[in-house]
Formats: sequence, structure tokens, C-alpha cells
Amino acid sequence: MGTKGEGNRQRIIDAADNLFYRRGYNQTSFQDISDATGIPRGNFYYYFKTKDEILDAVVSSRVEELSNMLSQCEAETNDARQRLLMFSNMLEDKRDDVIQSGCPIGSLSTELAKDEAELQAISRQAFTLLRDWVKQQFETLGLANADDLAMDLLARMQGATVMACAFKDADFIARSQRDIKEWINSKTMN
Amino acid sequence: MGTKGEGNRQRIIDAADNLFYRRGYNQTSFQDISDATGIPRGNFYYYFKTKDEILDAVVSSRVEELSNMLSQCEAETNDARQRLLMFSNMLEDKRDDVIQSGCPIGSLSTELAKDEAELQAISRQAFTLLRDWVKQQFETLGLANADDLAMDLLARMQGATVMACAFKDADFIARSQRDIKEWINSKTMN
DNA sequence: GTCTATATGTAGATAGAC
DNA sequence: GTCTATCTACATATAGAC
Repeated sequence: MGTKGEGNRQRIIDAADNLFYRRGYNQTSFQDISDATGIPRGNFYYYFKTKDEILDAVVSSRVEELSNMLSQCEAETNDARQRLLMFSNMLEDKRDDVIQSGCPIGSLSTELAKDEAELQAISRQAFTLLRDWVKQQFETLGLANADDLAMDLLARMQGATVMACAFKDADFIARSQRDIKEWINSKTMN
Repeated sequence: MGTKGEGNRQRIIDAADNLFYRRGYNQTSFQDISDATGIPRGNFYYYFKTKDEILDAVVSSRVEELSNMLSQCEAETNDARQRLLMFSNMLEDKRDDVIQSGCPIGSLSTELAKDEAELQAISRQAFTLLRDWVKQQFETLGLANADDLAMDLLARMQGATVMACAFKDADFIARSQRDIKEWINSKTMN
């Protein structure tokens, strides 16, 4: 812990995280990561046996980061409805990135769905974390079909992302987020 | 027209179309297309100067195929609401493919959004065709915000696709399609 | 732990015989 | 129009000196 090696390992993960998002997993080479970090290509194999293991570490890092974000969200309010509304803010918060590169989780999952089933299963961990958290918020509000609602919310955000990215349309992000908030309210207010 | 050459050209396009969908554009090599068609790699350059040109031909082919599908849809009913409901059937009709590989149009667009802006613009043609057609159906029904509704419909279908593909969930496709039809009815019936 | 050199495979693209 | 041989670049991965 705290050694030089662990620092390098984390730098590789952080650079790969960003590159996998901006260029895609398959389009990111070790050379790209080397250029971004200054760490020579051959050195990577001291920390990771294969590129797959870098993906695994990147997904774990994203899961941890998302966990922290969700914990912060929980710390800010005890009202599950407010938490869901805050969660949906992610769309506009990340608007520019979303328009340029899509959703980091959704685009990775779809990329790896194509003839790389084992890798897609790794990427699914991030989706599962969000799905379970959203489900729990709906459950707290006493809704029976909480998992269905969680899938619906994530699907709406993914759909808005894919279309906004395809047409480079920031306004559509804004409008979709308003609609999603209305939908959350319609499901959680009585 | 009708020469051996044109036949080969079309066979290359058809094989590339399928491979771009199943494996992704960047993950499809000339060797893959050669294996699928039996046409030698080097021969491709007689028909296409670059891989980009194959993509362009594939997208044109998809646009034409979709145009035919929409024309058939128009031929079957004059009721724009029925047309939209038929259009939404695509999700379940292509259920197995969608779960395995996502949406051919959406996944291609998102893949090419990543550092390949010119290629993404090519892929956008297919989205634009669908968007305009759906918009026209809503307009026929006298709805003022027809383009917004078109984007919303496509976004819902894309969102259902991304999530169903991520979780390999056929039931979610079915449920989403029901919800989408309810939404279409709610917007178009008075 | 760090880095260079290199092995091995395959990518897109080209040249030129037939 | 068709096909083989080949070019150049770059991919992941390894070996081994320091």
C-alpha cells in the first residue's frame, strides 16, 4: 500500500478508464495508455496479465466510484424520491461527455455484447449496482414492482443518451431529463 | 447491371452488414468478410477504395431496406396510429438479435461516436430516416410537437434495447413494447 | 519494480500477374 | 474482373537486462 507500484497501477486504471470511454475498449491500445501515463507498454504486464484484467480493474474502479456517488446521494437526503431525482440529474451533469461519447456503462456493455460475452458480463457489474440501488429507492417508497421501475428508469436514461449522442443534441438531454423527473414524480407521489 | 461484379459487390455489402452488426465495425476485418463470402481480401479494393466506403455502402443498404419496410407499413394501413404501433413491433420481432447484439443502428452510432465523427455522421442517415418517418406519422395525427414525439419514441426503443441487451432479458423487451404501445395510444387517442 | 528489445500475429492497403 | 503476394503499421504479449 502506498508503494510506487500501486500508484502506477492506479494511474494505468484511471487512464484506461478514460480511454475505454472516449475510444471504446477494443479501440484502446496499450500504446494509448502508455502515451497517456508515460508508463512504458511492457510495464503493464507487471500489473495485469492481459487486457481483460485491465477491463476488470476499470469496471471495479467505476463500481467503486459509483458507490461513492450513491452514498453521497444517500447522505444528502433520506427521501427516496429526492434521491431518485438527484440520480436522474446525472444526465445533464455529464451532458457534454454524453453527447460526445455516450454513456460509459451503456456503450461499454453494448460494445462487449458483440462476440465478447465474458467481457460484457464484467461490464454488467456497473449496471447491476445502479439497478439494485434504484430498485431499493422504489422499494423504500413501498412500490411493489420496484425492479421493473428501476429497469424503466435506467432504460429511459440510456435511450435519451443514445439519441442525444447520435444527433449531438444537448436540448434533447435537457428535455428528456425533465420528462424523467416528471415520470419519477408520477410514480412516487400519491 | 447484373454483371458478376455487381453480384460480388452486393455479397460484400450483405456480409459486411451482418458482421458490422454482430461484431461491430472496428472488430470486423476484411478477412472476416472474405471468410463469409469466399471472395479474396485483395478483391475488395476493386469495389471499395477503403473500409469507410464499405461502411457507407452498408448504411445505404440499411436505409433502403428500412425504406422498404416503412413503405410496406404504409401500404398496410392509412391510420398513422396503427403505423406507429406496427413500427414499435420491431422490438419484439427482432428480440433475439436485439438481446445478443443490440440495435444495429444505435450500436453502430454509439461505436462510431468514439473518435470517428465522420463515420458516425454516415451511420446517422439510418436514424434520420426513422426519425422523419415517425415524425410524419405524428404530424398526420395533427400533433404539433411531432419531432419531439419521434425522438421520444426512438429513445424509448433504444433504451429498452440497451438494457435488454445488457441483462439478456427477453421479458423486458416484451414489457417495454407493451409500455411503448400504451404511450403511443396515450399520445394519439383523444 | 522498471524498462528495452523483441516475438508473433493480423490489420488495412497496394502492386501486379493473369 | 479476379486473385496472390506483399508492404507497412500496429496489436497483444514475452524475455530478460538492470
